[in-house]
Amino acid sequence: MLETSARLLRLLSLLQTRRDWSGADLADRLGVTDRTVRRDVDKLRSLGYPVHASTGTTGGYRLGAGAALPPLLLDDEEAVAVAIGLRGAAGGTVAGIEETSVRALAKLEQVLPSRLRNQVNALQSAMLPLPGRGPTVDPATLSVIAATCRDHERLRFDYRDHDGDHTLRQVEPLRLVHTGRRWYLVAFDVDRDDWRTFRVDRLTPRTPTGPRFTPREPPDTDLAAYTSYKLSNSAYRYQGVFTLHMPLAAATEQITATAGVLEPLDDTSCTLRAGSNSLDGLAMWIAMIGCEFQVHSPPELVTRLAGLAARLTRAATDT
Amino acid sequence: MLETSARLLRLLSLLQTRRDWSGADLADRLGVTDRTVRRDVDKLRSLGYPVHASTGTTGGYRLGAGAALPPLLLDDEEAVAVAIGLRGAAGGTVAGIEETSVRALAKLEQVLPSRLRNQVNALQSAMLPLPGRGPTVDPATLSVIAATCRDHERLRFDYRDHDGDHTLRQVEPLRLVHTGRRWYLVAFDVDRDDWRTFRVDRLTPRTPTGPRFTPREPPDTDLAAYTSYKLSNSAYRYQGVFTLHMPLAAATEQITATAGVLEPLDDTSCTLRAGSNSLDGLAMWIAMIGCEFQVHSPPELVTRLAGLAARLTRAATDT
DNA sequence: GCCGTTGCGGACCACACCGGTCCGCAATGC
DNA sequence: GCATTGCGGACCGGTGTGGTCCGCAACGGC
Repeated sequence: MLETSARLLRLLSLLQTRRDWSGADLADRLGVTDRTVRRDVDKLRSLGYPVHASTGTTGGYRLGAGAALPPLLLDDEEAVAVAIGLRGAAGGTVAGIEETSVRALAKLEQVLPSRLRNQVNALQSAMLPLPGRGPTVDPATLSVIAATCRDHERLRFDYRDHDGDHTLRQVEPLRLVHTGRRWYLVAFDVDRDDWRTFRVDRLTPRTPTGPRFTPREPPDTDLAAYTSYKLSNSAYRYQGVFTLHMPLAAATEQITATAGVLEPLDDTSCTLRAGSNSLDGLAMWIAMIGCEFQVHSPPELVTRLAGLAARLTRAATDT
Repeated sequence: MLETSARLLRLLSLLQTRRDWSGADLADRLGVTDRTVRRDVDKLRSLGYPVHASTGTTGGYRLGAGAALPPLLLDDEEAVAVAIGLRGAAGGTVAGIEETSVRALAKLEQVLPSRLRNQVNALQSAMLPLPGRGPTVDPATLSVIAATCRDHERLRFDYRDHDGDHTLRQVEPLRLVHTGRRWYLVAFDVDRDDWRTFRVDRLTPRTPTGPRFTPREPPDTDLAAYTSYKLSNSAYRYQGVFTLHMPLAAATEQITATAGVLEPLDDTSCTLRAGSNSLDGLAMWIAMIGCEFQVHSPPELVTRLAGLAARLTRAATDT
């Protein structure tokens, strides 16, 4: 029954936009009787979606959190927000999530209506991509590459090697890998007949992408090591120890518990321990706190901050 | 037909995970004959989802971008990535998108299985929330408030006013508003019998949330002005002009075209113009570029950077 | 404690949709 | 030209569909 399926989807959509719905409301929206709504709710339940119901004057239906994620029905604005959010996450704010973000992004952008895609791109340009060290990667490029990996499509791109020379490459892409702050593409270079690793920030893809290919045996390097996302067990690479010259209470206002551990020193200062995988990220973060502070550890961070301070001094005075 | 609906959803899911599928593959995966697959594809099409098909030996089915967004079927990892991305976007990287992000987040978190929610929270703590000026807001709090606004549920929370006094509030939430770098909640304070505006970073919600209420007439302030997202026409508040002491080619590598406009000066330096709505954001961003530079404009930025540099110098030397 | 509201689910029934099977046709690429 | 792939008509037994009517149970306010 085509209409039944469509109605089930609409019902799911309604249950997602608001939390509580009375049976009569739903019946009205769906253009059926409440008996049919009850039957549809039953169908959703037997599909595995937990629809809670409560009786009485304040009763109604409510979609709960179940074992599996139901299909997400987003409106246009929400879809744009998701795309923007994923592009940000692909940029690497959180360790280990980037590759999954790119995958989800590829999935979303495949079905994103073009008017929304334009909106996403427009908003993207309003972002200030964090320069970090080295060049940043265009999320749109990542998205294209991820799609070719998934679909086993050949990829053609211009590549600038470290000497600045440009070459046109034709590859069978295998996997996108994110390490440190860089993205790499592991692919089989057709012309050179061998596996190569390309820095994504140095390549610009050509459209349209090439024909499909049958995946070949990956080189038995430790690609498996890349594949294990190890979301949780990532101890921080750098552990910063600081003295903040502000009262503990004020510091607590600024620094959420997840960002770092605060310990009181005296009435006007406290100790802060904060971890990060990136020295630059840590430096930037501590610099943004608007109070006087001292760095105790790690030593690299001290020199990094000293250099940064000198640079900023010159930047601000030599005008 | 329950099974038919489930199959349609699975088919949609399959079409989203890979781009090209042969009819035989799909039939195999779905456990039906290819004739039925064809019929199902037809059903999807008449539901409005554009399923392209091509014949020949390389033929197959492919889900295209249509007028409306199909329901997104994400796997666990992808759902986590989306949630993380949305939480980041709600933090305000892009102007105008925050409120929509929070809405989408509320929608997602309502149906997110608890094991995934735990994962999201764990990953969240791995992020270094940008401290900016002033305290940051917990995305989980935003999510809770957004849900109560949507569902017309009373909200109880502890509130710290600017004197540091704590009060227990009970309100009928109306809307979350994001301006500048702050989140505000516009709500009707039940005990004080009047409309109030609360800073979200100063409140901690209590669970469970209260009973439902019937929405009352909003105060006829210019809430409409908040509501207009004005995604595009946002000219930047600050326009930074810099001289970078690095060759144009090297600068182009680091600074994507969307981030700023580069003009050559001589062989070793170039001019950069970059806009931002936040002075701190701009300061941080320019500081992250790893080369010598000078600030020309705006003057506030010069003083901001000078102050920052002085602070960093003290931080790095007084150990 | 009563009463209204809300969800629940059984029974009935006319109807048409479902899905497998079998078929020939059209388009594409090697 | 041949294999492969998608397309859709025809047939048919089975069964799910959705409206109507019904009594039951749970909850909250008066």
